[in-house]
Order: sequence, then structure tokens, then C-alpha cells
Amino acid sequence: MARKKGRLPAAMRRGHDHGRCVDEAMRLAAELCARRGARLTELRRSVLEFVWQSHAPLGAYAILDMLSAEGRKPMPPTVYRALDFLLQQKLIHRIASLNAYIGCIDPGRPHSGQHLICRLCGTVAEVDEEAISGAIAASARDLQFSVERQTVEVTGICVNCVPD
Amino acid sequence: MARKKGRLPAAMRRGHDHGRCVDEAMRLAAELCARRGARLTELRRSVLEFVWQSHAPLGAYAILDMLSAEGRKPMPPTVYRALDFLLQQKLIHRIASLNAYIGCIDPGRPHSGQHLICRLCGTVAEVDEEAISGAIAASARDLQFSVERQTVEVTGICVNCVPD
DNA sequence: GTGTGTATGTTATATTATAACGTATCAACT
DNA sequence: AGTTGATACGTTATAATATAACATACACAC
Repeated sequence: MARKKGRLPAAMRRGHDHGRCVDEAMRLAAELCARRGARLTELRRSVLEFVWQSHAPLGAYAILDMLSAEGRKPMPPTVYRALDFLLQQKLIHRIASLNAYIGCIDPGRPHSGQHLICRLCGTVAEVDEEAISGAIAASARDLQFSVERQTVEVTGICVNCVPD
Repeated sequence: MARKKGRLPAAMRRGHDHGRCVDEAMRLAAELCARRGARLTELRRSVLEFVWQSHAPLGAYAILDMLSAEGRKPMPPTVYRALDFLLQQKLIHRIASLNAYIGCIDPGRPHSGQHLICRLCGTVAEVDEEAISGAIAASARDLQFSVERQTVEVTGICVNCVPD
């Protein structure tokens, strides 16, 4: 079977229009929260914007520092509560191997994404490959294991960081 | 394509002879370290044994407490260094989503294992499914991403904990 | 048995995360 | 508009995980 060449995710397209990523993410977040009756407060919106500032995940204390620089002086629980909200709404993901948080590229649709983490530039690209999630689901089924959550974090070197 | 019914890993076979798991793991560890010229010291051996005491992963501070109970009174760096050694030798894995460590079931052979984590009993079963690692490798290739490490952690309910 | 590298001990601190409780804000209803 | 109940946020304190930096001990090669 011939595999199609995958289009690179925005995160890994150098020089992509990141403003559009952010705008789209914020628009979708507002829309989804409104539809769900969830309150996207000013704080939560700020945290989400910071998380989306780049395609590299952000630690909770980095977010805290950014909020401090903005004039708010929140304590850790405040930040973690905002992150918890965003996680619940599936607007962000937690990258377990980095203890850091990154925007979800497709919060509207239920999905079990996989993350490609570039060790050099820190970029994390989210993909959603049926072949991967399906293989995991199939193996789990064989072992009579009932899957609730898949965490797939692939560390390596992204196309922009590979020496030519 | 008909999938074969996978044999359950020992971790998920209730009442398996766990002494054999431990013996085998310790024997293999000794053999591999000898072959590699790596020093499996008393401390490192103790840590490995504690990690193997069950099929639920163990946190660094739990190990520290166990060593304390034994009479040694190590400080955290001592434990972390032993864990680092065991990780380097691929005798254990770190479960990122739990910040905990578990014995590797097949340290001799290079492999990128996947871990099934039961949310109820805490058991973690390591499997090595070519279908999963292959799907990840194929997707990464499409995205010109050079893979160094795959972390696959599947959370859910194991066969022993599912209500019948 | 001496020297060199490796392992461990020790002190201190960094980083990530949560518990517990108080205050403010929101929004639904009267 | 005022009351109420729920949700969000503020604050203090601390837990849990991990590492930096330097000192000492041990093991093995020679």
C-alpha cells in the first residue's frame, strides 16, 4: 500500500502565519465555550493566548511569569485552575514528558492526538493518525484492556532542525 | 485480517508467579551489566528489586522510603542516580504520566515498548506491538520527523478490574 | 599500593503541583 | 434592584518530584 505524503502540520511549517493559528484557536475556544455554557473568563483567555504564543509547550510557571509581567500577580493555584479548565474543555493538552501545556489544534472534534516533540527547537506538532490510534485500540482489545486515554509523545528532530 | 488473540502479559495475569518475574529480571540485569561492563552495585540492585516488587510503578520517593526502612538512609540524589543508571541500561522505564518507574520486561532486546496503565489497580503492562511502533514510525516518516524515542502510555481499565 | 575514574554521601535548592479556606463575581430568580 | 446559590479567583501554606554542586569513599588497573 502506498502511503500518501502527509502535509506538514502548521507547527512544523517554518514561517507559517502564526497569527492565524492564534486567531483561529481563540475563535474556536470562544465558540465552543459559548456552545457548552462554559465560562471563558479573562484569565482563562489570557492563559490560552499565552499557551498559543508559539508551538512550543509552556510550563505552568512560565505562564505565571507572563501573567505577572502583565500586571496580574496570580499564585500557582490560579494558573493551575485555568489550565485545568482548558484541559477539561480540551482546548489544550498536557505534554507529560515535558510537564508543559500546548494548544489543541482541533478542540471541536473528539480525538486522541499524538504529539511529535522536536528535541532541538522545542516545537510540538499534534497529529491525529488513525493508523496509530487504531493500532493501539486493536492491541488493547486483544488484551481486554479498556482504553480511556492514549498518550503518544514522540521525541526526535523535526524537519526544520535536521541538518541537510 | 483476523487478529490473533494476544496472550496476556504477566503483569495482567492474576496470580502469576511473580517470584519468577523478579528472579528473571534480576538474572537478566546481572547478565547484561556484566556483558556491558556496567557496575550493578548493591544500591542499584536494591533499587531494581524494589521497582520489581510489583507490576505497579514506583515513585522515586517511595523507593527512597524503602531503602530507609532497610537501614540505608539515602538522600534523593542517590536514588535518582541509581534510577538514571537503570534507565540508561534500559533495565527500567519511566512512566511520564505517573512520574514513576517500572521494570522493563525485555531489557536485552532494543525495543520501543508501549505501556498499558490500569487506573484502578495501578498495574502497568508493557507490550511491544510492531503495529503501533510501526504506525508511529510511518507517520513520522511522512512528516520527515526523525524519531529518537516513542512514549506510548495508554490509560484505562485492565481485564482484572473490569466489572464482569 | 598508588592513582584514576566511578559511585555514593551530603547540603541545599529548584521545579512542578495541590490542599484548604476565604473572598469576589456572576447569573438566575423574585 | 435584592437575594441566593454556584462558580471563579485570591491567598497561604505545603507536598511531591527532581537536580546542582561539591565532598568522600570505593574499585579496579597498573
